[in-house]
Amino acid sequence: MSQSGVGIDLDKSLGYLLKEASSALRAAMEEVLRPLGMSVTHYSCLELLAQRPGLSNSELARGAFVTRQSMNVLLQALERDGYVTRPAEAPVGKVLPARLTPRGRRSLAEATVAVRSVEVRMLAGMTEAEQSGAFLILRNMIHSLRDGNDGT
Amino acid sequence: MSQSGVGIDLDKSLGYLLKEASSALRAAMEEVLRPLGMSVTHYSCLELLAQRPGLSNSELARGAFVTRQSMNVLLQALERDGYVTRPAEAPVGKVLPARLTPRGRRSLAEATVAVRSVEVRMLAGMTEAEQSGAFLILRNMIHSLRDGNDGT
DNA sequence: CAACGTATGTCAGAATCCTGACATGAGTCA
DNA sequence: TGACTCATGTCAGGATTCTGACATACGTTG
Repeated sequence: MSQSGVGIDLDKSLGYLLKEASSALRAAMEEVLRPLGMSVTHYSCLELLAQRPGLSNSELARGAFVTRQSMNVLLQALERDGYVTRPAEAPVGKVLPARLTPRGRRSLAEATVAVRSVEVRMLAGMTEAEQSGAFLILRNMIHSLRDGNDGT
Repeated sequence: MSQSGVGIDLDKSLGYLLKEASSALRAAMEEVLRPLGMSVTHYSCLELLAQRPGLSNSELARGAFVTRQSMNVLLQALERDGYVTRPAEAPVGKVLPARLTPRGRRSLAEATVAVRSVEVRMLAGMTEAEQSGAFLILRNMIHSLRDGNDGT
């Protein structure tokens, strides 16, 4: 024992381990994405748009866990470089639905291969049961954390 | 199904879920730490120092998952405000071992209460077996991610 | 119809963090 | 002893993200 009950034992804290795992995953993704000139948020945005075309800036921000302001600067760059298109005028309200261009789709295809290899590596050594167990546990954590957020 | 095999199904991706959980945890910690005028990295630094007194700037950076440059600016601020002390001269080499001051220890005590409540909330609804299962699975993920990092 | 609350897109400024670089000191090896 | 490698602390610059704020548009509620 290297400590004496002063605080939270980091060696046994699930929270710390969660941060560590997330950090390792992000680092691994950055490593394989860097040769493609793409950041994690960049990739997340493209992946989200591929699966749910027409997502708005704010929705993309929530999906990528950044603020809508941050996502907006990214979207403007992606639009400028021809990876994404947004209508000049909102079809309804102020919401501008974004969509991938063919170029964006090609770019995403490359990135997906790289990211998939990371995910496969992360899952190596885990049985199917462990994977679905991890899935349930993580969903449980998220739910619990968001629950008490405003409840008390 | 909202997509057609274009990429990685985010709804089923453990990586995405990991990021989501980590994001929720960070948000919850920021929320309880904000009234104390403390950031997550700030708290992490104090907690690390409490458990392992004499840690160097670089070691603290690794433990808090930031660069040593970022940790250095934080340490300088903590030192300026009297939460941490570092010797003016390195006892050996260039490594400056940092230690909490009584004030730092008091500050940490407040923060620990807040953070512990978050951790307890996160673990709510999880059995002991699930918790230790999650522990092993996360450790497994981290190991797998770091393993293949330079192996190939 | 009008007022209210909510959500969105956007702008401006600041804070945070990172990349790159340098000099210094310890350890290793010939 | 001398050269090499590695890790550390630190400085400067740039990139990314966040906080705060504003106007606009929708839905609800009276």
